Amino acid sequence: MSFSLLHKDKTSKARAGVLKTARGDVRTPCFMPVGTQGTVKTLSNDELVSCGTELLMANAYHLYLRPGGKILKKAGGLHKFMSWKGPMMTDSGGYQVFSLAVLRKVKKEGVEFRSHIDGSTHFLTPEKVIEFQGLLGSDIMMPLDECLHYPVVKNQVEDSLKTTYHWALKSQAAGCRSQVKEKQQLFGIVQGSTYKDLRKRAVEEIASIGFDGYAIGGIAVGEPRELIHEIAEYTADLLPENKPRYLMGMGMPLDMVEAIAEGIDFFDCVVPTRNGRNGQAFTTEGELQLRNAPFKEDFRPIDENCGCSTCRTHTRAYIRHLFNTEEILGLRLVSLHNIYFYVKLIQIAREAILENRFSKFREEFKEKFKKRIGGK
RNA sequence: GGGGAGAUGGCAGAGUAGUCAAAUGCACCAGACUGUAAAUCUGGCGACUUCGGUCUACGAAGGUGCGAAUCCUUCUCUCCCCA
Repeated sequence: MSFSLLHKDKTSKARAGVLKTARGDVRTPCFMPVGTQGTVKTLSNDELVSCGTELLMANAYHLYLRPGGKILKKAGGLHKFMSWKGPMMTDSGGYQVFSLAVLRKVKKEGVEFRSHIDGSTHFLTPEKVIEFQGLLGSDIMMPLDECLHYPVVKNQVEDSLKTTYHWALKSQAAGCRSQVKEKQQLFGIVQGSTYKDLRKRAVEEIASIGFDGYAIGGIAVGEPRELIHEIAEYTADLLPENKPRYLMGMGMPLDMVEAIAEGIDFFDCVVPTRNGRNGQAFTTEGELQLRNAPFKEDFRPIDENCGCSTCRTHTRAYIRHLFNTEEILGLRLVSLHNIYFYVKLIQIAREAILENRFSKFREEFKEKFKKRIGGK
């Protein structure tokens, strides 16, 4: 299990590589679709594969609540349960510390969650989270961390970093780790909000523990766009060069291309699926709000240059009609197109890096991609 | 032919003298969404506007009254029941 860098761009910090996992190689940079509950909403595994998906993401916290460890164990792990044969990463529940803030209490030993499903309380410790991901059998595990909101005062970030560091130590030392180290990689997560000195301290602490890869967390939780990139680049620069770097949760197309130039290898984001279900499609020329009136009689595909099954088969007008009439197929068609677009975009960027034309690709993409097509 | 009910903004439907440019829902028009509590949420939706207002509006016409979608008269139309 190792990460190898194949090529570095000369005009930026972009890099192309391969991460070997127990279930196959993942080419980087890589976008992984988010399948929180063991499914990328609305899409089948075959469809994900047809989009070029190499790595999938699921969420330990959500799967712990439902269907729960007992069933997942009986099923033989998450791969078998959901019939996904390729590599998979699982997030820990650290993001839920942020997104379900009203339902949890962070303590030194872990997080107490009140289930958003039935109100029952659960105490998650870093060890339990690793143990659960061991049971899931994910190829890349994430440790429990504390993802903070933005903005947040500095001394609160300092306190939080102590917790995340403490949990990182516990995660790496968890009893079950030694048996599965060969099969299940573990990434460390760097927090620190928008404070550079704290990001630096976090990198030093987390890297000193030693992980198979490093994630930059607590990004894109409300900061201005420029600040996202400033912090992401600053943090990426400090991370070990020979390990994969994962920018957690970020995602608009332009931002991912920029982040690749900042030295990021892995992305995940709910935007292609969530926004897809809400009628927003991404193309090389920009975003389409397909529910909007201008598409009523637009009989072109979402993207003329796209090879996905949605674009090969259906028109904007038809998809708008599906949203307009609340037909389920609309959600699926746009989700599929968006996943294809995201996965391909990053793969195209990778090819550009390997062929020494990344800066040209980056400039052309920025030039062409408009915020919005049709509508305001 | 006799008796009864009713006509409100694109539709459905509240309101029954002042706080009504008129509730609410739908439709329509936009916006948001970043390690998914999301097929969700938010805003707009008579015209004009120097954004303070101004004007035109509750089937039609006329009336009462300081004031009418709301009361009275006539007319037009719709629905229901009985013959």
